[in-house]
Amino acid sequence: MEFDKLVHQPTRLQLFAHLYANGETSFSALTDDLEITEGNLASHIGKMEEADCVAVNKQFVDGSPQTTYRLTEHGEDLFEAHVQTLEELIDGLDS
Amino acid sequence: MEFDKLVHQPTRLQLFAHLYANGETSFSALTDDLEITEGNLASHIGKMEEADCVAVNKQFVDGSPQTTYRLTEHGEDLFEAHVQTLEELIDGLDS
DNA sequence: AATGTGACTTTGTATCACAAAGTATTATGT
DNA sequence: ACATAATACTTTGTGATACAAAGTCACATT
Repeated sequence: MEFDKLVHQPTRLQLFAHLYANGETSFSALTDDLEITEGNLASHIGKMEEADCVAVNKQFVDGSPQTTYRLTEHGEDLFEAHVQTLEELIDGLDS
Repeated sequence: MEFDKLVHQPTRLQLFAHLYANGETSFSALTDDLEITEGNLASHIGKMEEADCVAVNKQFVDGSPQTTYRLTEHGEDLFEAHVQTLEELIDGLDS
């Protein structure tokens, strides 16, 4: 039973889950939905990028910058593995 | 979606799960099963005690000290709530 | 009394999350 | 062209945290 610290950390776990469930999502949508500060989001997303878990897309929409993020395949794989680890832990409670 | 840091931390999450599933467990069984050092176990269990999540029982068995731990009701409640939070996160992935 | 075992406690360190404030990029308005 | 505004970061500082390693303590047996 191993926990990947990158994925398990609460804020990032929610980021992974959000991106996994909702697909490509904008910076501001993430700060709004997860109720975290911009600095914090940038920091956590940065670590996910470094680990090749997240791909970034920057563009201008209606005259304003808009950055969107999505999970890479590797990010999806890591998250799925982590969810499985959690499910195993939960399933093991019945025994 | 809130994560209780006390419960979510990987080593303690496994401690909670182990005590929840197996009931009263000895110090040495915990270091063996979770593969953590004695110092580390003492430290994490200490935090769980402080939070009234764990009850301790010290005795001598066959001339050797043996400490056992079990979850308090409060500990069980906290863990169950946390598991539910995790399940909700996982269930939300389908949408 | 001396030794041994189990269960801690102490000490030190490196990492980390977070908040707050500062900065950079580009668009729009005048 | 210049100033301003909006988004998306980056920097700085701080307090908390996990962990390893080593030291200590209580009690029982010999």
